[in-house]
Order: sequence, then C-alpha cells, then structure tokens
Amino acid sequence: MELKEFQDYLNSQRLKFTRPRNLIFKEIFSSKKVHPNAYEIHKRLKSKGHKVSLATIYRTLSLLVKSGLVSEIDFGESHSHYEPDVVKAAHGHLVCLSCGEVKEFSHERIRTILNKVGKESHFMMEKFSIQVFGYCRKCQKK
Amino acid sequence: MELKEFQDYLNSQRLKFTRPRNLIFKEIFSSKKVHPNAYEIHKRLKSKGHKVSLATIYRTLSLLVKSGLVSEIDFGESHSHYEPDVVKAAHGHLVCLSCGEVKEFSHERIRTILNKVGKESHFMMEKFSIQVFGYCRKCQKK
DNA sequence: TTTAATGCAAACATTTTGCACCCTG
DNA sequence: CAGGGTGCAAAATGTTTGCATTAAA
Repeated sequence: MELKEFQDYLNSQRLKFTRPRNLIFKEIFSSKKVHPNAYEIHKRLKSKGHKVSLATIYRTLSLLVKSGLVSEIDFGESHSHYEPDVVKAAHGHLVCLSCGEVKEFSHERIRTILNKVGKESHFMMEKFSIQVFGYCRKCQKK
Repeated sequence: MELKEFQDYLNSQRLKFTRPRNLIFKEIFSSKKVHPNAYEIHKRLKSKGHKVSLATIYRTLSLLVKSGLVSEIDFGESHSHYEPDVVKAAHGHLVCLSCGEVKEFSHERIRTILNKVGKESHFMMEKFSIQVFGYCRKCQKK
C-alpha cells in the first residue's frame, strides 16, 4: 500500500507522520476516481468529523507533490486539483466544458511520442499533463 | 492578417474596436513565440508608453479567448499565460522545471490519437492542452 | 446620441506565511 | 525534550467587478 511510501518519504526528510497528514493522505487515496481540490478535501474531512485547517491541507499537498506520490492538475479553473500518481501508464483527462465531468483516459502511445519529442529537443521529460476539453455524451444531447 | 478576424468577432457581438483592444491584440500577436501573462502584457505596453489598465487587459483577454483567437495555457504557475491560437497543428509545450524556459513542439499524430480517444468515450473534442515538464539541455548540464 | 469600454479602487478566491502553542519521535 | 507541526488570522497573489467617466459607432 502507498501509505508506507509516504511514511518513508517523511522519514527520509526527517519529517513527522502526523494525524492530519495521515487523514489527508487517506482522503486522496481512498477514492482514486475523484480529483479533489484543497477545499473539497477540507470539506470531506470536516463531514467525517475531522477538523484539519486549510493551511495544513495546502502544506501537506505540497509535500505529497514533492514526494511524487500526488500530481497537481489544472482543469482550467482558478484552483488546482490533485490525484494519486499511482497510475503508471500515460493518462490524461477529458473535461466537459458544460457539466464539468472529468473522465480519465490512458494511452501508452502518447508517452512514447512525448518521449521521442523530448529527445529531439534534448529535453529530459519528467512528467506530462494532457487535458482534452469538449462535451461529454450527455451534454451533446442537450 | 488576424486583426480583421478580431474586428469581425467584435462586430458580430456588437462590441467596439477600441484603442486598448487594438494594443493588446497587437502585443500578443506581434511575437508569437512569447507566451505572456496578463501582467507581462501590461508591463510591455507601459514600457512603450501606453497606459492600459490591468482590468482592461483581463477583460480583453477573456474576449480573445471566447473568440477563439487566443488560447489560455497553464504552465503550473499560479497564473495563466496566453498565446495566439493560429497554430492549427497539434502542439504542446516543453516547460523546464529549472529555468522556466518554454519551447513549443508539434506533432500531428497526437491530435489524431486524442480524437480517437475522444470518440471511444463519445466525447466531442473541442481543444486540448499538453504540457511536458522536465529539464532543458542547459539545465541538465548543471 | 446611444451604448459599450475604460480606469480606478474595492472585492474576491485561492494560496501562503508568521507566530504562539502542541505533538511526534 | 527538541524540533517539527498545527491552527489561526493576516498577508499575498491573481483575477473580477461596481461605478462614474470617456469614447466608439
């Protein structure tokens, strides 16, 4: 399970594994199809009776991103969303411009192409991010 | 030239082609390799002796994006960047995590793949956005 | 002359930070 | 018990908006 990786990361940096960090981690990893933003994590924890401040959520998200366990993604809104970075395969998001629904897709060929593109420019690819904007099946009918 | 397209769009919406709009448009389209943010446009205009308020720049950018002449892009910073949407071919950005340099790449195959991916999900693709993060040639050497 | 556009400053939304107190290792 | 973590409130950042004034068409 990935929790151990988080603990290892914290240890390696001489940081502490605290109750709020545990809660935030579990909230992100428990439902992998959700791409919550900071405020949503805050709301979900509160509804379960845990009070963790927004500041701590932002601080922990920043740690998780640094550790490489979580990715920050942008859906064209004014805030960031977060997702577990456990999906090893190339994947992107289909974002509906009408209802906001987000669906994941994966395509190994994309990673291969991007890797090749990078090499041509002597660029060392670390990670990439693909968002496709358009209209989902439901919203097309309207 | 694209300026006419902007004027046509404004006419079609019964909006006015004003001096500030003209200046902002030209600033974005004059150097297509630059991906300025709102503040940079403001700075560039000011240095040329034109005073246009930031509010007007944001309002005009929003119009340009709606008209389809300009795209809003996210480089993982806390603000948006903008670029002319004249490049018809599929293209993305190589963003250096160390020095921030942005290089464009294009690959027609990516558009084809994304179109196919969309169809599989009954998703109607409108546009897409690809950012590749990593290290440019110079920064790798350090 | 009518209607939209502008600048300014205030409002907003999101994220970051300083600091006194608290908790983990 | 030492050093990092937390909550709170204040600050910082980027963007939007209300309103009185100015300028297109």
